[in-house]
Amino acid sequence: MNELTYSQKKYLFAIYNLGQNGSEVRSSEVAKLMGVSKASTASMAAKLCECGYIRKEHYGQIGLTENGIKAANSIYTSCVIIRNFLENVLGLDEKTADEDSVKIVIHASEKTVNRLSEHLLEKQS
Amino acid sequence: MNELTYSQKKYLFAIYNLGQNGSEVRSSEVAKLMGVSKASTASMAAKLCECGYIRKEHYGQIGLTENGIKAANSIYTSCVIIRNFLENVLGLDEKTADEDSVKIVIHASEKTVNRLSEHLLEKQS
DNA sequence: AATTTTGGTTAGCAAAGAGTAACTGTTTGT
DNA sequence: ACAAACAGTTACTCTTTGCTAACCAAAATT
Repeated sequence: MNELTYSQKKYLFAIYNLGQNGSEVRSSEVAKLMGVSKASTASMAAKLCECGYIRKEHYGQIGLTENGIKAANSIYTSCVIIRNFLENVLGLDEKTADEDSVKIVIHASEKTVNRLSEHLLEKQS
Repeated sequence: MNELTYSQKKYLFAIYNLGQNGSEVRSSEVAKLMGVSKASTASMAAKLCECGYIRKEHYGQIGLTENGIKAANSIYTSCVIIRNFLENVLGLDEKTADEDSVKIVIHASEKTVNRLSEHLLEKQS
C-alpha cells in the first residue's frame, strides 16, 4: 500500500531477522526483540497485514509476504554493510553499531543508503 | 530539561541556520524553511522555550539560549561534515545530501555521529 | 488615518506509535 | 483432564507532531 513508515520498517526488519533461521516468528518474540509491549506489536502486526507485508492468522504465527520479503531484504542488506563499517572501521561497540545501522538505513533516503552501501563495499575489497 | 526529541532537534537546527548570518529569526521563516505550518512552529517554539533552548517574547523574534546554541552547534558541525561527504564523495545531489545528513545526525547516537565525523575528517586531509 | 497584508497565536482535531489492564486462547505439567 | 503459565487480543489512554481555521498584532500602502 503506501510507503512504509519508519516504525513499520523497524518491525518488518525485526520479523525478517527472527525468521532468518527458518523458524516460526511469534508476536511475543518480536515484542521482546524490539523492547516494546505485546499490544504495540499486535496493532502494528494488524497494520502490516492490512498493507500486505505480512501474513498472520488469529493467534497464529507471523510470515512475510512477497512484498514484505522484498522490503525487509533491501533494508537488511544495507544494514549489514553499514553495521560492519560502524563496528569494524569506526570501532563502535556491537550494540551501538546494531542500533545505529538500522536507524541510518530507515531514516535516510534510499538513494543515500544505496550509494553509501556501494561505497563501503568498494572500500572493503 | 529532558533529552531533545528528533523533531525538536530539527527545529533547533533550522533556527540556528537562519540565525547564522546574525539576522533576526522569525517564526514564519522557520515554518517556511521546514515546510511546516505556522501553528506547528508556534507550538514547538513554546516547547523549546519551556525547555530552555530558545528565548522569545510574545510576537517577538526567536533567539537561542546558551543551551540551545550548544545543542545546535553539535548538530551543525557533524551535519556539515556528513553533508560534504554525501555530496562530494558519494556524489549525491545537494538536496538529498542536505536532508539526509540531518536525518543521520539526528537519529543516530551521538557516539556514532562523533566517530563518523572524526573519521570523515581524517580521510579528507 | 484607515485598510490591507503579513506574521503570530490559539483552539480544536487527527494520526502514529506506544503503554496498561483486563480478557481470551493455547500449551503444558502433573 | 485441568490448572497454571504463557501467548495473543482488545479496549482504552497518552504523547508527539502535525494540521486547519479563526482570531489578534504589527507593518506597509495608499
